[in-house]
Amino acid sequence: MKLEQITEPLLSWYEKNKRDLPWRREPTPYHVWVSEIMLQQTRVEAVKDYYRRFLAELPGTRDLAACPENKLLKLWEGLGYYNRVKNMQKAAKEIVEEYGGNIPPDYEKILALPGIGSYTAGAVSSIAFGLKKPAVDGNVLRVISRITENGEDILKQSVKRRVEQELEAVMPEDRPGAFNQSLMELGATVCIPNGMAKCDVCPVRHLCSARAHGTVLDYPKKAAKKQRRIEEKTVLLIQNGQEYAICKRPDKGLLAGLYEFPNMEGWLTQEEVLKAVEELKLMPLHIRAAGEAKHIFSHVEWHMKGYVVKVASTEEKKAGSLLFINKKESKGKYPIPSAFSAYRKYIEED
DNA sequence: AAGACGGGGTA
DNA sequence: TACCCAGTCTT
Repeated sequence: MKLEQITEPLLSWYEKNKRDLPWRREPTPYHVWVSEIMLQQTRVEAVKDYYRRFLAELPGTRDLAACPENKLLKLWEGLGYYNRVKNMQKAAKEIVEEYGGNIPPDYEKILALPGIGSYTAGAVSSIAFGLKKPAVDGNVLRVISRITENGEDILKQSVKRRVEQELEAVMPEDRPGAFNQSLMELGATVCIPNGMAKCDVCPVRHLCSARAHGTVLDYPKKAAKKQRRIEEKTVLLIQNGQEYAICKRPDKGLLAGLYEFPNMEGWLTQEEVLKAVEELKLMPLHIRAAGEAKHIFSHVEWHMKGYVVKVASTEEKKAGSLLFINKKESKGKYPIPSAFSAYRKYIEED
């Protein structure tokens, strides 16, 4: 089978079946860029509302470059992989400084920006600028591995590089963006992961080797991933009147720069919690358990036990690294990740 | 080459 | 549960 044969059927199918997505309405370079960053490891349905809200607040590259970090993280709150938005702002500043505020229509220059790898550089280049560059993501690797019945591990970068080369060689000069999107659209809606592929409506079923051999569900091949480690944590809801304490996470590592409830490693007893609160220069008045919660990240699990600790009123809005906030501030101002959602309700209620 | 980095939908 | 998602950066 010559891979080149897929281009015409894919393009025809795409024109008839493409979804109406917010970022396809007016595919300016900025719009395409923002959408592609949000879509990294994130489903279309999850992105839609974030995308609309983000563009309403930050309609252009210069707005993004000038946005305060707390507001930026708040716009990303719950979407995950927060380095994406920090890198995007770094890139926005570079674009303002180096390119007068406009993303350059140049694949190599786009690729050199922070947070942009070969996939995103190819997507922006082809969709926004009509450049003949492939955009190979998980969808494309799945589709191609099935069509060619290739049993190599698609997580290996050598496999991805080769697919990029092969696709670049067969891409249509005139519609590279539509071609890239047709492969991704096919992977997202027809040649879907875990579950039955809808081969009966696939525009390239007659060219698919796995389809011919009844082995579609055997592809793509992927190496098994290793087990998550488990971390036990104690989460404190330190209550001072109508306010609760939060603190800022370090600016590197997991959930960098976001806010959280004070917490410590391990499961502490009530006595240990009271002692810890006193070490924060606070006077505990009352303590009660606040339930358990589990949060699963891709590489680690948090097993949390919570306590509500009422403390004697402090004059200070800040006590050490702690910041006391009320319900309204927590909603509008400080980005708090979903990992704490089980405990966030203690300040959002009442 | 392998690990870090979120969160939610789905079977 | 486990997998996967319009991946990228660091080690």
